[in-house]
Amino acid sequence: MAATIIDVARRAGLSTATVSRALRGLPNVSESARARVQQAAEELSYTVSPIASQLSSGRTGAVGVVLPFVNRWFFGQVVSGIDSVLRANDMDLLLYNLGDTRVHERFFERMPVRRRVDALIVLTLPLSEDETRALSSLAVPVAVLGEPTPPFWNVRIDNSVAAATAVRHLVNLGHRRIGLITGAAHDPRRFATPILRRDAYRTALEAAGIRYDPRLEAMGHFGIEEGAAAMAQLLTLPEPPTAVFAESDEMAFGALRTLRRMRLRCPEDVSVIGFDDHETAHLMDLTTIAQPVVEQGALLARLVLKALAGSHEEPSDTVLPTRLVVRGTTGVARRDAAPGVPPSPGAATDNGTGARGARSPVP
Amino acid sequence: MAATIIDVARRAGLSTATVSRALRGLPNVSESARARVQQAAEELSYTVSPIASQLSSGRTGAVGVVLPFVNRWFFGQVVSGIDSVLRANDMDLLLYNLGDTRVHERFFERMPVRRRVDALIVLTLPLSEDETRALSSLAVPVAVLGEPTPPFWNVRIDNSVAAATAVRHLVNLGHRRIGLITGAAHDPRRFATPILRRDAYRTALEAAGIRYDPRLEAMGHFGIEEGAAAMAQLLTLPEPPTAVFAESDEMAFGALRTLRRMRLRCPEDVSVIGFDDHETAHLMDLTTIAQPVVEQGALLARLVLKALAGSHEEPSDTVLPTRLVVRGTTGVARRDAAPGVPPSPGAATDNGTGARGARSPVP
DNA sequence: TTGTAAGCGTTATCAA
DNA sequence: TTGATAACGCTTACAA
Repeated sequence: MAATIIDVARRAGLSTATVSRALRGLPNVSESARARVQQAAEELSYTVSPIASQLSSGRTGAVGVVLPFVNRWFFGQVVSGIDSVLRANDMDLLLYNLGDTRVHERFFERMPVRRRVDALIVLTLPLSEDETRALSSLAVPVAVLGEPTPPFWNVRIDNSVAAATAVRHLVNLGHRRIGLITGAAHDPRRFATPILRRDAYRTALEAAGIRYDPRLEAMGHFGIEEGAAAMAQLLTLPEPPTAVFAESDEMAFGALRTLRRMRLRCPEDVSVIGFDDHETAHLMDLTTIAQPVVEQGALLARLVLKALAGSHEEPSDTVLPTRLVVRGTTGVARRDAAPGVPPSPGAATDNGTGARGARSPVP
Repeated sequence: MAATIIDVARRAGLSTATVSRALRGLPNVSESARARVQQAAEELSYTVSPIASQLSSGRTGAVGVVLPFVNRWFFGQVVSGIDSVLRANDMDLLLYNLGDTRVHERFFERMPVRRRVDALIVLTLPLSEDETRALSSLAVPVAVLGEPTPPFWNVRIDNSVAAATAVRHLVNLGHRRIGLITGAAHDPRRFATPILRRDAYRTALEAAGIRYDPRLEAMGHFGIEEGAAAMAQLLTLPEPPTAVFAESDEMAFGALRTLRRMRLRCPEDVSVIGFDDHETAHLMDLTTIAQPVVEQGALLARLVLKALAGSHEEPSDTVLPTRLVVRGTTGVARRDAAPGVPPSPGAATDNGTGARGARSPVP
C-alpha cells in the first residue's frame, strides 16, 4: 500500500540507512544523496511510519496529558497552553481524561501510557504514593500541575497566599461574617486545591480575629449550579454572611445568580469574590483572584521538552504569581439590617445599579 | 528494562504466541495456560508495548481528533463526548489543534496522523477537495462534525433551520430591525457554520418581508469581546436594531455587556438571542438555540468505532435536533422611541428589572 | 491447544 | 559518506 523506506531506497539507488539519515537531516550525507532521496520520497509520496520509527528508536514523539476533566474552562485553557508548545516542537499530545474514580483506578492499574509517551504532564490530580511510584517507573520526565510531588517537575500557584488575599480583601472591606463556597467534593480522590483554599480561608479569618463558624462553609463542587445551591444554603442561616469567597469563578457565578433570584443586591447586601479570572468574570464584573492559566500549561510543556532534550537539571518547583482583581461584586460591609431581608421594598427590584452605577455585577 | 513478552513466555514456560493469545483473551488457550500467563505477567508487572503491537498488527489503538480550537467551550464539550466513548473502548485520543492557518496547512502537508490513528474525527473544519482527498488516502474511517463531506461519516445540526428559528422568534415578537452578530472571521478558511447561519438570517428576514440591510450585520468572530464590539457598532447606526441574533452565546454575552454599559435595557430596548445554550446562558437568562454538544462528540466516536469494528454500513449523515430556549433576553418590540436613546432618565439605572422581574437577563 | 518463525518499517551499530 | 544487518516487541499464519 503505502511506500516504505525500502521502496525509497530502491528508487534512489541507496541503502535504507542512508535514506533514513537523509530524511532526518542528519550529517554525513552527501548533497547528491540527499537530493536523490528527497525526490524519490516525493515521487512515492512517502511518509515515515511513526510507529516503526518509535519501536526502533524508543522515542514515541508524544506527550501524555492526564487530567480529571476536559470540559471545564480551566483545563481547556491549560491544555491549549500545552498544545501550542508541543505542536511547535512536533510532538503529539495524548489526552487521558481520568474522569471518575473508576477510570482513574483503571488508568493506574493498566498504565496505558507505558511506552506510549516520552513524557507525562499531570494536571491537578492528587497522587498517592503508589501512583507516584507507578509514574516514576515509566522512566520518563513527569511534570505536575499542582502541589509539589517529588521527584517530578512542578508548576503551580500559591493557593494559600491567593485564598488568604481573597479573604483579606473582604475583611478589609469591613466584613466579619464571611462565607466560603468550597470546591471540595465527595470525590474520594482528595483534590488539593479546594483543601488548600479552604484552610487558607480559615487561617485568614483567625488572623483577622474572626471566629470560625463551620456553618459558613458550603460545598459547591466547582460547578455553577452547585455554587448557586451553596449560596442559597448560606442564605438560610440565622445570621447569613455579608460576603462570600467562592473557590472558583464558576461557583461565584452560581452564587451571583442566587443572590439575584433572592432579590439581594451585590455588593450592597452580599459581596462575592471568586477565583481564576475566568473569561466570563470580566463580563460579570466579578472580583476575583487571577492566575495565569494558559501559561501554566505552556510552562509544563516546556519543562518536559527541556528534560527530553537531555538537560540534566534537577526537577524544579515553579510558583507562578496570582493577583487580586477588584471589580464590582465586592464592596464595604453593610452595618444595618441582616442581609437575609431586603433593606427596603424598592431594593428588591433595583438590582443595585442605582447605587453602584457601572460597577454593578451584571453585564 | 521493562519485561517483554519473551520474559513472560519464559517464566510461564510457554511460547510467545500463546502468551500473546492468552493476554488478549483469544480462544484456543487452555485454562491452565491462561492462568500461568496471567501470573507470570503479574509477577513481572508486564504491559504490552503498544508500539510493537501496533507495528505488528497494523492497528494503532488511537483515534485522531482534529479541531480548530481547544479552549472554546463548544470544542471542550465535544471532545469530552468523544473521549468518554473512546475511553470506554480502550482507545486513545490523539489531539490535533489546527489553530491558525499556518498550523492547518502544515498539518495537511505533513499528515502527522498518517499511520498514527485507526480513525479520524474532524470538527467543524472546512475541508478543501485536496484535503478531503488527503484524508481519504489515509484509508481509515473519518467522521466529520459539520457540513456533509462525502465520503465521510457526518454528524451535524441543521444550522439553517436553527438560525431561521432564532430570527423568526424575533420577528414574531414584532421586531423589524433585526441585527446579526456573525462569527464569520477573517480566517481564510471559510468555516461553514457562520456562513450558514448568516444566510439563514437573510433568508428568514426576506421571508418575513423585511428588507435586508447590510449595515445590520456585524462581525463578532465567535468571541465575547468581539461580540461586545459588534453590538457597539450596531448601536451607532442611525436606526439601530431593536433585536439582535448572535450566532453564538459567547458573542451574545458580549452584546449583553455592551447594552448594559450603554444603559440600554434588555429586552425592553434591545432583544438578544444567542446560539448553543452554553452552560452560562442559563445564568445570563439568555434566550438561545440549544444544540446537543456532548452528544455530537459521543456519536462521532461511536460511528468511527463501529466502522472500525468492520461494519460495512455506508457512511451516514446524522442531523441532530436543535430547539429554541426562550429566556429573558428577548421580548416584544418597542413601538416608541429609537433604542439608541433611553426612553426615560430613570431607565438608565433601572436595568429593566422593574418591568420584567425575574426574566431580566442578569443573574 | 501450542509452538515456530516470518513479518511489521524503522533506527542504529559497525564495518567498509 | 555509505551499506549490511541486527535489533525494537509484538502478532499471526502455518505447522505440529
